[in-house]
Amino acid sequence: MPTARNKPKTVERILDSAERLLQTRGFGNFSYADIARELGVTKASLHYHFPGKAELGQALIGRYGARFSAALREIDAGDLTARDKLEAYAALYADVLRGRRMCMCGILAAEYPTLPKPMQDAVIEFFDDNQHWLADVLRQGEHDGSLMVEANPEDVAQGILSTLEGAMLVARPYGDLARFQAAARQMLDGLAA
Amino acid sequence: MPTARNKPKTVERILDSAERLLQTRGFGNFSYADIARELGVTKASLHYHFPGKAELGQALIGRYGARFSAALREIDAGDLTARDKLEAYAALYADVLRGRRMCMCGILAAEYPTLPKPMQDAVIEFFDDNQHWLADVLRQGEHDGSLMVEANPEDVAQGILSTLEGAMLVARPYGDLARFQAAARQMLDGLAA
DNA sequence: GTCTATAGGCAGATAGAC
DNA sequence: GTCTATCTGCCTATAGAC
Repeated sequence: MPTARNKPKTVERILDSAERLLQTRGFGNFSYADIARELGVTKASLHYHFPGKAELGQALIGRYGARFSAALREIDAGDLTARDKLEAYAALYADVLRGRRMCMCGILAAEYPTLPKPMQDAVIEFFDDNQHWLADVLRQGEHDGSLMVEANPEDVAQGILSTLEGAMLVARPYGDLARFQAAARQMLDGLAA
Repeated sequence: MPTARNKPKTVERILDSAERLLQTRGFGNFSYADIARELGVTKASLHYHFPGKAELGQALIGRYGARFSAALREIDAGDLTARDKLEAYAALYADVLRGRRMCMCGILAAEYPTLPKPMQDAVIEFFDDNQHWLADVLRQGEHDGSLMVEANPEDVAQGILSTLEGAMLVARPYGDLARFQAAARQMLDGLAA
């Protein structure tokens, strides 16, 4: 068996390539051939690591979700005000957009009815996790006085998520990060205490 | 030549079917075969009316944009306060979502890099038109006292558009109209005078 | 683990009869 | 305008050699 140190990174390279293609074009608009070309391997080799596109898709969301969760934990560890946590959260989205990418689950939401069931479930789970984390931050904001939350925190959290996803969606065709920043700023200012 | 009265409606039936497929699955996730099956005709027949999928796509955005423009003119004709115009605007989106559809240009924005250039341009034009209409409404709102616009109207308009697109995008996987309504309400309340 | 070769199906698209 | 028949190419996927 491969040791942890010597573990072949092929799987990660496949995921990196597929991730970029997915976030750029959408799940239905890239193929094994695209990945194979990019990595200089054959399609058959990809099927060895991921039997089918459905399995590849699940692995992509799984890794993306885990990475996003880790980023949220890192924000939590920073001992920031709730206001600053929201700023940091929005900055995560801005970073994705800077790479001319869409949020993975945002782009998957667009083609949701065409996805295999496990991928659909994973998209919902991603949104739920983000919403709950945001709701916690909003509740913190009411206590630390950095935010003014006018309605049910879960509802407001869902609104924040929606606004950021929409801001990415609309800004990307323009290739204009400022467009995203303006929409995010407007939303964050609306929550200022 | 066919008279206006006797005009064959085949083209419209094709567009209706393709429109539903596009707004449900995305441009890359439906085919001529899907439309042909739905209408009970052959693929070849579709190619007679629309030589290629690119032309079909342009026709779809064109008709959608024209219909949307007409809806905006109808709102303008109603002699409403700016606040009520925004409510009516959001209701247009809610109606689309009720049919389990995404905004056509929202779903096309998700797969933007894969679209033929004319379709890309048409998506941008749709967003621009909507943004300018919204900015006009915001300026009206400052005069009629029904809205409080804290920043550049064009920026705020773009934020409104982004928020509504994002609210549709996120709400649709849940099949939950209330999710959209909550996000829209929150945004509209933030603009209340 | 990666390759060659290939299967089987569906994509967009065209020619030509009716 | 709609059909049958067909083309070419790409898709996901598999078998089996190395």
